[in-house]
Amino acid sequence: MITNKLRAAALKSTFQREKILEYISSRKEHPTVDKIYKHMLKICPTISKTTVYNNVKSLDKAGLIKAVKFSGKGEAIYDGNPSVHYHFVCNKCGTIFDLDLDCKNIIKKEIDGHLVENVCAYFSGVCKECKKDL
Amino acid sequence: MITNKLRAAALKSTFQREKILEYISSRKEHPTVDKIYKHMLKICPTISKTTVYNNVKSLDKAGLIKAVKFSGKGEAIYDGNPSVHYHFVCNKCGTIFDLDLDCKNIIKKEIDGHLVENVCAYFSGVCKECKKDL
DNA sequence: TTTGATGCAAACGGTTTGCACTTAT
DNA sequence: ATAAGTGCAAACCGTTTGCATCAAA
Repeated sequence: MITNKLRAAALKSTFQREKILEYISSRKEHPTVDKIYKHMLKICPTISKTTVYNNVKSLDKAGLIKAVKFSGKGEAIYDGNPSVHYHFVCNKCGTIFDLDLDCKNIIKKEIDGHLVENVCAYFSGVCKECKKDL
Repeated sequence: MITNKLRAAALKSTFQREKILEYISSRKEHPTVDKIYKHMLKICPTISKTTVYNNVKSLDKAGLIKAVKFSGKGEAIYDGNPSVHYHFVCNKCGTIFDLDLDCKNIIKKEIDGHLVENVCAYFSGVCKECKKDL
């Protein structure tokens, strides 16, 4: 449950924070701050973008979500799945898919003598759906 | 030779463009626009940042270098090696290493039915050198 | 001669900061 | 009571754009 997750992360439970976490976690959407803000406006018309920024930062720090910046766009996207995984970005429709490739075994391993702590990776191309239109 | 590379890419050969390409290509530095600009000032005091931006864009489009945006920082870095490869970023000293992992076989393959055209990936952690200080 | 490059100033967009007010604990 | 969250306005910073000038082909 959302409230428990926040408590476990030692974060105060506010309406805004709960709904933001719920929104990011519930869908596979990988929303931007602007998307989150527009969604939140519907259920909390007084919310400010600053609050959205504040919360994605605290949620990311707490490890409940994961902020990812993709090449090309300046905007960050927020992933409800904080565990390490690869992404696939469609160059036509822009959809971001989670990939179930095995990259867990990379963490805490060594590559060329460097200690690997995290992996941030994506593949891009044309997604399954868009391939039909080619 | 730099001039030939530009000619082959159908790009006009200017002093600024040649030196920018030379700087990015010659070193393993993965410089930012600001780094390139500061270097260029030494050999071309009248250069503007706009020119650096113009050139990294045209060189990237022509495939002579590769622009990469890493998570966390807003700044892009420019890679003199335009072929697809993985990176390793040290969280302590910030150095970006090229990794010689085999990711060429991923290109033009399919994952989950999606057509993969490019890979943008990095591992982060503590590099070989910084590990000594831990 | 024509097409593209240079570089200035101003705008842009996502994000951060300072701050007074409010709320959860 | 106190530590943290909210939300406004303004700043910030990397990047882009418009435009007049200049140089490569």
